[in-house]
Amino acid sequence: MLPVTEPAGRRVRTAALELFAERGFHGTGIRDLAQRAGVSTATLYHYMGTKEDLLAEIMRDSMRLLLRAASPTGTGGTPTERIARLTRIHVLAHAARPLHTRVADDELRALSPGSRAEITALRDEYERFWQSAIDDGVSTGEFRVQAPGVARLALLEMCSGVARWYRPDGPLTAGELAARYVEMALGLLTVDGIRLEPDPGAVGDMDRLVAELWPPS
Amino acid sequence: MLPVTEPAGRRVRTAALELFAERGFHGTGIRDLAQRAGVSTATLYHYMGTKEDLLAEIMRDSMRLLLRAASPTGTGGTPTERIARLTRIHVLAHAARPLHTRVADDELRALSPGSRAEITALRDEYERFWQSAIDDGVSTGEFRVQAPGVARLALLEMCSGVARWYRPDGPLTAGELAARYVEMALGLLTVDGIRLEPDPGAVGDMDRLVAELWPPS
Amino acid sequence: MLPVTEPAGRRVRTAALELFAERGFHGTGIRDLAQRAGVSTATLYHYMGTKEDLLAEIMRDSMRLLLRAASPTGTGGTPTERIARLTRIHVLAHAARPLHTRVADDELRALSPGSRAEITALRDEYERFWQSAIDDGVSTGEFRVQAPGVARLALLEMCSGVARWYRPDGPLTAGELAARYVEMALGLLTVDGIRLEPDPGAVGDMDRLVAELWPPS
Amino acid sequence: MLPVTEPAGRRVRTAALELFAERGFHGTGIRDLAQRAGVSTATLYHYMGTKEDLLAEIMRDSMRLLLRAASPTGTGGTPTERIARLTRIHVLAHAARPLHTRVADDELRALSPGSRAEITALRDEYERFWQSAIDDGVSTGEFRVQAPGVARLALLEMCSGVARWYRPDGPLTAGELAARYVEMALGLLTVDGIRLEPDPGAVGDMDRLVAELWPPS
DNA sequence: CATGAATGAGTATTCATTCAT
DNA sequence: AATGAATGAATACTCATTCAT
Repeated sequence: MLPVTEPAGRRVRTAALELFAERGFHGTGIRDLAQRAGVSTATLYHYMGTKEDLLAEIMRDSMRLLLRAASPTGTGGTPTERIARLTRIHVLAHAARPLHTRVADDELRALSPGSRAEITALRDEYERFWQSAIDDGVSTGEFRVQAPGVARLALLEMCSGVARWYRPDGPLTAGELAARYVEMALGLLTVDGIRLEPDPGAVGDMDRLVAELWPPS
Repeated sequence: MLPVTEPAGRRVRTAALELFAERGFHGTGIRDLAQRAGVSTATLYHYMGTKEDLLAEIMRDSMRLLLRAASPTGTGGTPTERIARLTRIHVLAHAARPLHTRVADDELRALSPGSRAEITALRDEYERFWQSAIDDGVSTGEFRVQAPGVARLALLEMCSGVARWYRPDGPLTAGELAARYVEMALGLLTVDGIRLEPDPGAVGDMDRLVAELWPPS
Repeated sequence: MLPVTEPAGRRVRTAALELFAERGFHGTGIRDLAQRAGVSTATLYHYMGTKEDLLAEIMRDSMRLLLRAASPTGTGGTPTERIARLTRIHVLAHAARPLHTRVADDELRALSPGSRAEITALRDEYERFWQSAIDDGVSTGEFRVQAPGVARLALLEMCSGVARWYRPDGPLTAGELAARYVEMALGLLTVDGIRLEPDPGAVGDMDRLVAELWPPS
Repeated sequence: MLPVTEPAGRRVRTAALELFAERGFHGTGIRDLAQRAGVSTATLYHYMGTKEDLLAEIMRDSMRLLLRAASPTGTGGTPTERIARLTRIHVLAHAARPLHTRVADDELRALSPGSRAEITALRDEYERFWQSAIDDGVSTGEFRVQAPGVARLALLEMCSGVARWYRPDGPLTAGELAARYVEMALGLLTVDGIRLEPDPGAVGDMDRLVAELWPPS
């Protein structure tokens, strides 16, 4: 149960955040919320609309904050600098607010169509900062990726994963972690001449195995 | 409703796979399963144990298949070759079997402790192939990453994301997609001399913004 | 929401009257009442006892008023005159105060036994004016009905119906409407020589149909 | 609790019929229904859709039956004969099936718009038989009422009231009761020359009283 | 092989009401 | 005079599951 020193309305929000992140929206009952917040289920409804409103609120807050952080960051400087800053922000956000970001990343499908559209729009806006930085970098030649759209998706997935496992009491500070991700992101985007000379035999074997295990439908 | 030409037992599995992937385990009711499979809820129980057994089965199958594909692949050759093959396999699997892999990636928390331990063990075994390839590459100098454990997590998240968005009728075949991911993975692992000389001022600003938006609790 | 110029206590009464008439007692929640009255649910309880008290109050007022109107009216003059006056009053009351009378007519069953007894006593007292006028008319020969008790019930139901459909902006004024009801009431009570010679065959057919549709259980 | 010899599905219907008639739709909880039917609330839903479906079903059945009875009855013969037959049927139906008819008469407002429209259409169709018989009688001179529409409403209200109080073990059989209503209905429709010469003074007094008690808003 | 019948426990949400301020 | 906070009990309805047939 959350500390009773906090006002009840805030405790309800915190309970929702923690439980939605931990068990998912559908895996969290309102009784769970009430118990964690230290109020009765009836009192819950004094502080919230529906359970889904609570979810939408969390996701909206999460996306707006990320967007607010990305806006000044995603625009100035070279593509390399922009990607570096976006990555840094994204990782720091996911390390500092893993609950918010996990809920935002995982529970889109639990929203009703109306809220889903709203949140998706925010996310799309956010992703545009990434895409344009990548595209610009490809134009200037700073980045060498063959499929810029795929690169964006790969980068975002990779960075968002942080929220799933990062612990501040681990070996890396959030800042160090972000630095590592910046390096990896830039490495990923600058695929160098030193390319894999794929052993055709091995690849052939592997593809045969894949085809056998997951026949093309 | 699924085609009635399939035997009912298989239709139940397919229904579970589709619905768990689409709505999540907790978001799927057994009535949904029964309807999609075209049988009554009572009949469902002729073909399955509990709803959770169905989930555990899917996850087990998914992980075992991946493991079976990774075993011969993860061992021979240079670290670079091994990572290339693992990436290729992982991406092909996620492109070819997005439902299985999404369920396996997302629904671990829905399992009861017993099954969770079993699946986690399989996943850990699988990830060891990646980790040892990365570590070996760092030893040989083929890879230059500062935090090999983080690199593993980043790589896996990035590649698994494929199951969330890849469509076989899009611009890339699964093979081309895998090739792009291999390039990006190797790029990510070989962070080259061309390093970002971070504008300290800008980073300072950004960190101040981040600290403001997500105060360290 | 009701006009805020009215004092709150009155607005609560009006809200209750309107909503109980429109949706019934059980179909009306106290949140509905509060919203319509423009106050919070807590404030509601400054102006009322329980929700049921509010209902009992309305019904008591309604019946007392009707009784007060009927008292001087139900006694003097010939039975014909008395029925004419009672009918006139009853119809005017139901046309002028449809909400009160509808609630009084429909929501007896929603009252707790205590209040129900009280209101029923008032209603019985009121109906006695009607019954005695009818009985007297039968004695004097002014009325020719075979079942005076049934006639009372029929008359009252027929006149009370006015509250369900009369609109003052329709083709008839309340006075004209009352005049029509007086005529019909007196016609109903004076069943003349011109009697139906029922075609026995037709009646037989009909009774057979009725027996088939609604078997005597 | 209803006899367990009946099949459960039927017991649910009977319970709904009785309780909706007795306490109204909103006054009846599904626990009440379950208890009366002798099943659990969950089992209830094996035999019904929603609570409202149950209500709509009852009303539909009730109106359809009445309509089926009225169809052959409302058409042949003189207006007097038609009204006599309609009245007879209506009264017999309300005496034989008081629960059905009370629910149908009282709970229209509890229906959702969709079902309400459907039931209202049936009721309007039924009332047209009455209206056309009345109108035809006015044309032929058999009936002398000043406001035929009002007469229809008055007749229907008066006859429907039967369902509220008639008991088969009382002094009148249903057939006798119907006969009395036929007489009253025809009397009501044939308002004779011998009309009330209203004592103007008395009427004036009364109207003054009415105006005082129920001021015209 | 398949299902209709049945349920205890649970779902999210609302109920009328109280009370301290 | 008015309300925000709080709640136990109820609301209609669904859950996953069992079992006799």
